Amino acid sequence: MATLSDVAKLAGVSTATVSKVLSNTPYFTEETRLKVERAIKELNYSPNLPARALASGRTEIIAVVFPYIYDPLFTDPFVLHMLQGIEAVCHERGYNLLLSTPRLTFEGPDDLYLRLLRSHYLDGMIALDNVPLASVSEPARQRDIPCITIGYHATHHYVRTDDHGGGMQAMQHILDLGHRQIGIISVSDSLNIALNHRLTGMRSAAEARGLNYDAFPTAQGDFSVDSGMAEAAALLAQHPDLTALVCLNDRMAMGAIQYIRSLGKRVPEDISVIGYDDIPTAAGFATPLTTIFNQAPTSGQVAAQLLFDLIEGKPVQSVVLPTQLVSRASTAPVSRES
Amino acid sequence: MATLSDVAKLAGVSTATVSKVLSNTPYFTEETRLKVERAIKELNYSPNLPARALASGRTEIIAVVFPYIYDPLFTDPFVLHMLQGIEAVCHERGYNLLLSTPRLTFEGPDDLYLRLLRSHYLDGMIALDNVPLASVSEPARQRDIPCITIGYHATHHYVRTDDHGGGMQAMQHILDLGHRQIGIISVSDSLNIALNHRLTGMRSAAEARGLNYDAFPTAQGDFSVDSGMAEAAALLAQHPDLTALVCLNDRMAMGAIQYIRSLGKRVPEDISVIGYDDIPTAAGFATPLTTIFNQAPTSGQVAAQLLFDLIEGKPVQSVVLPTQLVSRASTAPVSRES
DNA sequence: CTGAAAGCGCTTACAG
DNA sequence: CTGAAAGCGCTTACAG
Repeated sequence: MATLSDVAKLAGVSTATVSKVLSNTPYFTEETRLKVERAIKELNYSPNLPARALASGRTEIIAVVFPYIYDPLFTDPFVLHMLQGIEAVCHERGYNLLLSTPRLTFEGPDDLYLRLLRSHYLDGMIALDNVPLASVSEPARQRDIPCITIGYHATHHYVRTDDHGGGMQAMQHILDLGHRQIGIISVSDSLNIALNHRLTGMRSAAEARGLNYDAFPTAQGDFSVDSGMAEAAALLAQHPDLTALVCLNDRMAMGAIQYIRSLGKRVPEDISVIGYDDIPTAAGFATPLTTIFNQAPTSGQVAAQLLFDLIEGKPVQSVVLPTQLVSRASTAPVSRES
Repeated sequence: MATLSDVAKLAGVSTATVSKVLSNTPYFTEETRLKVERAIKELNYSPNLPARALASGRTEIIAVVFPYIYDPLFTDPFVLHMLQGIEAVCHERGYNLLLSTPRLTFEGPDDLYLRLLRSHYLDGMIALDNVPLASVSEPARQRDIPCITIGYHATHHYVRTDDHGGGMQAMQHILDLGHRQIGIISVSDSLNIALNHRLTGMRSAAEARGLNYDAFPTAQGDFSVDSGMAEAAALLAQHPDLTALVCLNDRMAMGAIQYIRSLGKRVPEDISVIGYDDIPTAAGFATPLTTIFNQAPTSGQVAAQLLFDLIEGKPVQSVVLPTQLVSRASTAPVSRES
């Protein structure tokens, strides 16, 4: 394969000149630029990026870091929509995307990840950082790798969705419909910081109406559809009088709806169910799901834009994205007779 | 940050020796190895990978190439399961994963992708290559980048799922249940080679029973749930006597089921529906979906293993994975009265 | 078993 | 505006 010096030889100039033409430095005659460009085309030259990285310190690689934690990473629509937003911006800028999925323990992320941070491969990174166990962006900041956090850890520069506000919206919606016998399908608070904020939002909304939030029966799922079914079953067995279920994500809400149906009851006529996230299948579900839209695609996109600002030394301002209630068919006013 | 020569200095040896200890070359005394290891630990040294790549030609990066074509890449469960299988193997081997999503036109993949191939960043790649428009693994082979193709293009080394056999299984299942009024929800044959094989498999199964495949009404969807609804509607409007729908993927099957239900008809009592892929939500769907399991996670894993064999110079044998009928609740024997 | 030295293909002050 | 030269941090024959 052709190298820079092949190009220089063919064009009759020095390698320094070729390099400068490539990096678009000003100050050279139109004529030499043309000679160089012709030689590049003729040799079908393209730069050896590791060599450039060694000399310049820039790799044009950014990492997307998704801790490998709870239920299989690659099936979470939220994660995937973020990735999609990030990919779009990086592709536009000509950057390459390295996918890193560190395993987390209470001692922190695994060695492979730490080694990657010190590898000089990364111009920057975007990290999903919501696991209370350990932070994945903190070690990046220690090593001065430009980093945008999506979530709540290590919050130097971040983009977040307003989880507290979203939790409030969900609870308010249910309360507005007149429900007072409300069950909650949550997730262990050791699993995800963002979800903890949704819970406090729900609490605020209930207490703002003078209701005792702690009186609402709560079950702990694990994000999956199956756990939604199981926890709905547990909740309804103990509290047959519930008229509404608030679920911390859509997949558990879908599981809950399936369980309720299997009981011969109707959603929303007998029991209302609200989810959270607005995943793509939420709208097309047999009972289109009422849920909270959490801006997953946008947050990936915004994070990538902030990262490039950071890399270019521009000032960056962290962002909190608002959520939005999406009212569909799985919720309805509480029925008189119940 | 500490460099190799810092380590050499501290250990009192040459950089050549440190390098050899790091690469686990035999032939050095236990004593020098210990000195070197102590110095590495003390300085918290970890190698500059671009420098190593320049000197050795190896980067420990492999690319996963998913052409950016039809309906948003990141929402296709098949793609994601493959990615998951690949990630698992790469993580185990300590390799980094670069995600490349070239845009395809009839002139081939975009320039950014071609530039990546010549960048010297890649030790190898795994490419999903099923779009008739253009091949993404062919340019890699031209540049001698070790490449495993998942799919039908540029088939030097490949892993495939037996799409022809899977198509046969789907059609046989429906025929075994006694159906003869069968509608097909397909996809334009310019979109995906693997799907074309499913179609020929379906044809073979029908013709093996002496049936005229071309008499089955066919509609063209676009993989999405919505298109499944729309095409089911079109098909049933024209042919109200259909007792079964064969769909080329699960999402369209789910859409079809939703449409049938919205008509007040039942699945499978009135109309049977079979999908293809066995995506995670297929089992948990309101009417658990009968479908063809296509080994998505396994094919990613196998592709990664083959790639490492190829990189290490071992002989590699391409693989065709068998499919499997997963019989659930969306299909049933044709009812007598119809 | 260990080290001196060249070289991988770029970029970047520094002179001119 | 252009070029000579040093240097980025490794690896790898080659001697010894």
